[in-house]
Amino acid sequence: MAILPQNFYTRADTLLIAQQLLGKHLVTQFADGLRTSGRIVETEAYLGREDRACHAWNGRFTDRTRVMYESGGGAYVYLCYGIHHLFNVITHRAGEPHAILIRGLEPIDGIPTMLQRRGMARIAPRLTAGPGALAKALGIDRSLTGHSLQSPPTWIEDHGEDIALPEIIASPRVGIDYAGEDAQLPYRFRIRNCKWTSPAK
DNA sequence: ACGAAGATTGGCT
DNA sequence: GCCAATCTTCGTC
Repeated sequence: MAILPQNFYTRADTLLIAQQLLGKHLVTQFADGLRTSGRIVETEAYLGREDRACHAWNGRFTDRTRVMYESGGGAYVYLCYGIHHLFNVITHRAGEPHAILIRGLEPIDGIPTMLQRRGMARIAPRLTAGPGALAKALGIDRSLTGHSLQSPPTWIEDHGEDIALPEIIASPRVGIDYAGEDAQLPYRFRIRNCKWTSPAK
């Protein structure tokens, strides 16, 4: 096991990084010492200025998106629909506001804690399928925005698993109808035949 | 300062 | 399958 280093994230090819994140383990561990983690099974890439679906499209620079312009390797967490916290990994070099949304996990560590956070009695795919659901299960909120993914409370681990290309399904991103033609781009990646991802669109 | 819409989820029909 | 929840963010007045 190794924590993914900063230079994993600072590369320019965000689409490649989004695919390489599949099979890695997203971990949170807060002051209470409880470790919760999941194997990443679904991601979506957002390619900065040129991507209409990206919050930083056309160079939009606001209090919310400011952190996306930092060097890759940090977290970008924002509130969606006033209810859900969505966790993103920042990629590319400083000044290039790329990010990858983590959309689905296979639960690994701290499942009782995750069930408690989600108010569920038994494990089921909906525990960590979907970006809002997995953030709640891992205890993620906006206070993590800007945090470096090299130490607690959040980081990503390489457990030696690489997902082979034929096992990766690319499809259009969801919930971004406002993005015009860019809504068609196949920037959503997930592991084939994995029950912990959301179904194909 | 005001109002519309959102990278979603879960409960109800 | 449809729709409300809920509040921040951002564009416009």
